[in-house]
Amino acid sequence: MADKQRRKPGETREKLMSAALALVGKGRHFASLGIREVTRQAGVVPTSFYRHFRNMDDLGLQLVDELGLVLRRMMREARANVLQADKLIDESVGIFISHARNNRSFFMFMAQGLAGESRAVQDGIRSEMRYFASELANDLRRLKVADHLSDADLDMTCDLVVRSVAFSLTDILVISPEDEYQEEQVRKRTARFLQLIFVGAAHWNSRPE
Amino acid sequence: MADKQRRKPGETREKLMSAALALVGKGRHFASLGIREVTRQAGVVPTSFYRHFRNMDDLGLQLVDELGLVLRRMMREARANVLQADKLIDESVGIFISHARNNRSFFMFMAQGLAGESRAVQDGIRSEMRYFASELANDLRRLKVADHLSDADLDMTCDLVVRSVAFSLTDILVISPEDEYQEEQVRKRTARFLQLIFVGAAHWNSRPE
DNA sequence: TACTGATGTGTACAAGTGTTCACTGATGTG
DNA sequence: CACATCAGTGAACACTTGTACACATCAGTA
Repeated sequence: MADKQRRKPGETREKLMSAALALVGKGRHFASLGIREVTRQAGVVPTSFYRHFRNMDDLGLQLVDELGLVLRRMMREARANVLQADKLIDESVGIFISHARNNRSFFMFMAQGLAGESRAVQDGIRSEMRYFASELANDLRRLKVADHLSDADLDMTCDLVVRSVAFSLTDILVISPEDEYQEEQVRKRTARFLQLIFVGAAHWNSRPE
Repeated sequence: MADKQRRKPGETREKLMSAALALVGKGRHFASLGIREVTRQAGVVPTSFYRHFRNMDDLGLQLVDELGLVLRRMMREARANVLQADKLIDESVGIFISHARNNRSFFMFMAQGLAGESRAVQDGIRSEMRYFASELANDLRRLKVADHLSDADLDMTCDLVVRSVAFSLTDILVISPEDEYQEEQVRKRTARFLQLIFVGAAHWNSRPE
């Protein structure tokens, strides 16, 4: 072998993470993956695994970090594209679904991790969701929609929004990626969910408890 | 051994299902369980497994059926206890949380199965949720709340309600069963989610779009 | 009573598992 | 240049895994 280590540093690490993600994308559950299986998929010898991760949970944790990047990219795109507040929901749902389509494995990993067996991964994903919700609340404050809501109520609303969208993940991920009709159904339904929530938020203080 | 088969029929089957559930309750993910592991936990020889199930997915499917029974029992209790419509939300959320507490493993299995690796189990759980939502819609129709909503809109609302409650599972199941304070927090938050949704539903037709 | 099917047991085996060890070549630093 | 570190390799280990097979015991039935 002439070029055994001619690779740039961290390449194997990424190959391993991609391999795990690829297996998840093929329908496997992350919790059922083994070290040997992942290294095999990555085309790497099993011992290499330990050069980068202590165990599978560790790899999962680092995947959560990368997931955070994906989510931030998505948020940035949403901020850039949502100009008028009246199209906010439809645009955002559309962006979310297209990201879910383009990063299928990542979002599958996220859906799995929410009820996964590693507590640390679970907490990581939940924390990403909280961050996302709080950023959404900030954006809404900036856009001056829902000015009548208290901070706590706005936070709650955004939390519910993020949860509803996250649950839609389980809808998107079970339909095949080519089935555009069903994807459109999910898109519409998710958008209506959010509309319902925002109607509720609009009338919230008029019936505070 | 005097009493090798003195057991009533189906006992081993139940022991195996309980064993799998027990392992899930201990924090393991169902997808990572093996046949030998389950039989070991059940105190049964590995070969016995095949007398009742073809593989672990099969066992999972039968667990979904039992999960259906648990949910129906919960629904019955809710119907018996919710007398006035104004206490509907708080009562129902309370009943849900107490069931989640008393059947922790079952609900963990449910939360896991939603993004699990067996498509059949996934579909089974989703179908249970749809059934639950449609029953809820029927109840609300009977109670004459939300008379102004079309059938489709009421269905959507109930769908969102069921999803929100289901998502709260991931909140309940990560906190330790003794932590009553945090449990109370989850209870309150879930109830407020539902209130928000119902406020939205109450004003829905005024902004049908 | 003899037969049949369901349910249980023990043994066996090939394949796969996580992890350790000693070794090798490349890379960057004094 | 010498040297330490990093990131790769293959061989070996002790176990675990899913599954097959032959056999034993019971319940019900003809």
